[in-house]
Amino acid sequence: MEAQLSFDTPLVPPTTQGRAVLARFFQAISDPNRLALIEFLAEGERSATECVQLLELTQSRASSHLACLTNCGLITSRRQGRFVFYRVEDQRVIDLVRLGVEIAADHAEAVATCTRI
Amino acid sequence: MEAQLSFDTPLVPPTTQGRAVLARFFQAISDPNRLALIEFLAEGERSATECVQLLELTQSRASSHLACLTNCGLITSRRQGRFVFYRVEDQRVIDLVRLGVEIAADHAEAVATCTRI
DNA sequence: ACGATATATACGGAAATACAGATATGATAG
DNA sequence: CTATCATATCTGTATTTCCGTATATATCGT
Repeated sequence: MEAQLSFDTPLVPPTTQGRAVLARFFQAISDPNRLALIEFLAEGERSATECVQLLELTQSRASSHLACLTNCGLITSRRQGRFVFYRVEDQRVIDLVRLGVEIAADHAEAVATCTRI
Repeated sequence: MEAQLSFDTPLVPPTTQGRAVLARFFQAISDPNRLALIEFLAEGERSATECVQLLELTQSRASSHLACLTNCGLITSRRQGRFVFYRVEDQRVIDLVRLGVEIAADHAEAVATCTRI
């Protein structure tokens, strides 16, 4: 059974620029710490401080990761006084990650040893 | 409306190792050339030579990209004589990319200027 | 205004990734 | 078996990404 791609609608943007944007979007999900953040923020709204405590990273690094995820539309932020609260607002983000988890699980050994990059 | 995450089933693997594998899987999709390859191979089966001609890359680079995608379970390969044919066999891969395209499109400007990585 | 707390940005170094060119493996034809 | 074509792997280099430290901005309490 062959995977189906409907005609006349390109899957991926046809322009170099468009593919660069898409690549960067996926790149935002391509980091273990940012994946941990997405999980954490999908469970519920959390402050940046809570995120720092979750990851065993410095405050600056957690802040950068949160900025990256926000820029790429994976999470949203809301400032309340001194605190900034983050959460996964878009259900599609969860669907996207879940789908990735499913596919990756079927190839876990090979992926783990994938040095050819 | 809040994104829904069902309880008791972690979205992302709870182990460091598991998240590393998942991150690497997504990393395979996080490159403009590999995205172009996925598009090309979703349209139908192609030889490695055809892939080299598509991308304006060297043969060695195209081969590495194809190896990466194969390792990560995004495409499959079949050798026929001297040629190796690649294709997207798993429909979920197309769904995954399509979902990413949708979400990224809603944040294209911000993603394009996302330097905080 | 001043100090304290929360978050964001700047900067430089270490590690990972992408690349081109050269070489090695695999398969077919003669 | 040798030459040739298709693909894969190796090597060195440039770029990118991740990180921690230090510094800047923002908000609150006094």
